[in-house]
Amino acid sequence: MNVKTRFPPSPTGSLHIGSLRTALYNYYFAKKHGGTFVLRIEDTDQARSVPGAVESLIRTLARMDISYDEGPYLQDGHLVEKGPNGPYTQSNRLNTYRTHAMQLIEQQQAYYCFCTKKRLETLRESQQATKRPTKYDRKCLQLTQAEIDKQLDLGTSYVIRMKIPEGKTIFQDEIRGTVVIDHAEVDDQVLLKADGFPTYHLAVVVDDHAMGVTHIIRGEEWLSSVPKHVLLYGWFGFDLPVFAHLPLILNPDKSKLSKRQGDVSVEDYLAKGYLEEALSNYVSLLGFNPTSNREIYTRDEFIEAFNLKKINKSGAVFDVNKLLWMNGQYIKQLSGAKILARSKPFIEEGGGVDEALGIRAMEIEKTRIQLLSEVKDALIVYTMQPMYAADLLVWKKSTREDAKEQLLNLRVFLNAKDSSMFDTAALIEKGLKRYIEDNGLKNGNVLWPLRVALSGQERSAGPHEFMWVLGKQETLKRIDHAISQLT
RNA sequence: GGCCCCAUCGUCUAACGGUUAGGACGGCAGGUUCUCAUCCUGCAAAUCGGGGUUCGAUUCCCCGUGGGGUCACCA
Repeated sequence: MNVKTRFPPSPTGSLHIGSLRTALYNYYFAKKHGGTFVLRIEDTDQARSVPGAVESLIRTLARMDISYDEGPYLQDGHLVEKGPNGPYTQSNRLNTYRTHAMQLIEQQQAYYCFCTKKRLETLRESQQATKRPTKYDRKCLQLTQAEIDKQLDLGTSYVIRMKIPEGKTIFQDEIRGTVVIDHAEVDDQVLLKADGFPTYHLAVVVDDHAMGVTHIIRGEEWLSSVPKHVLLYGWFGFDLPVFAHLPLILNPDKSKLSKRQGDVSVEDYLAKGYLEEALSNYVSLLGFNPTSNREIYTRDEFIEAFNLKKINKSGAVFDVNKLLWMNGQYIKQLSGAKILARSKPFIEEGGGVDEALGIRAMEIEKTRIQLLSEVKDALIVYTMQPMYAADLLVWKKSTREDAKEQLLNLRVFLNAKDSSMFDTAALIEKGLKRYIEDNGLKNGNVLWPLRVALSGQERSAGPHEFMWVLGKQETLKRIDHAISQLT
């Protein structure tokens, strides 16, 4: 089968975590089956349109390394489209929707509705008050052709509604199996709005068919509107695609993931210092597991293992804590140079970090860093002589005098050493160990004052690691500073 | 509220109808270590309840309960 999936985000300015997973799953599925993946912009709600939102969305997808075969993309800052089924932006397809809506009017499967919003609102309120289902009462379905023509001539504002027939829709969902929904529960959905724009329901059916989409993989919130879509497919004579409704991603309190309880957009997480690949990995695991007993997977592994039948049915709570852990795992496997380079956006312009020193520092600090945004602070102790209270130099099992003596001796020892000893942290560690052993000293008496002299902190990386990052000269300088503190 | 969907540790999840119900995050306790982090080891922690079907149910069916989604000229 020639598989084709699509991702239709509404351009609201940011990419929701749930949308990211939907995009990922559609992408995985298409890749897995050697099919095509389409990006389509669903901008049919003029009230919610945000300038620049499409560009921002495309950039975020690019950052997340989600590529598509058809749809709009950025070329030299300009929006262009690729693919044989364009335009891929719904606001540029208005005529198509209108034509299809008119076809349904002719087939008497849809009708004009001239009701005012005010009347609909009142209707809904009274239905709610009497605990009746809130559905359109089909007032305009009673209109004679003459009355319709008259209103049309008058230029009265109108919408076009589906005429939902009696009966029920039974459909197959790849994830949920057979689902039955009685048409008594389905409202006469507006297909074409008063402003000439289609609603989601009309646009999605028309476009998915026009673009040759074979599999619709989307969030569970759409499950109850499938009957409308199935009906439309039938009325237009289109072949039905395969449906797969994904479980929702939830807040800690189990409600649908939303703002108010934390960050929900991909951009928010990237701005906080999460890595694209970690976010992608974590989100992919919400509802799907390639093997279980491992949590880090490459893109290719996800593609290889992806299977709609293996997707969970129940919602998954978005656990920031586990995401943070995973991010730390990804950071640890990055080289110091990569970490430094990727954390540039989090370090102020002209931060003045010596590249080589910065890289060495990252090599050491990466076990202590979970977010790229933490790099800036982690760098400080390496780039500046730290300030600290002299007492900190004293090991808990020792004295101030001993600390000073140790540092004095250490200084002599290190000063005499060739700087090649500073080539690797391991070499330094070996040298220090031998020094301690040869002089019959205790680790704590020597290493604690030395480490504090170098880091100025109660908790930090080891002294040999600091020495490797700082180099011989700076090491001696900091030891001198420490000695002066104790005098 | 109607309708629809769902139900394994606190969370993410694994388990051809047959396992001491496994792994991961988090928690707790140790180990390594001058300290911190990493790393390693161990511990606590779950099949929502009730009926069936079956030699045997986490697994299949029904009911209940609970949670969620949806009921717009938003997607």
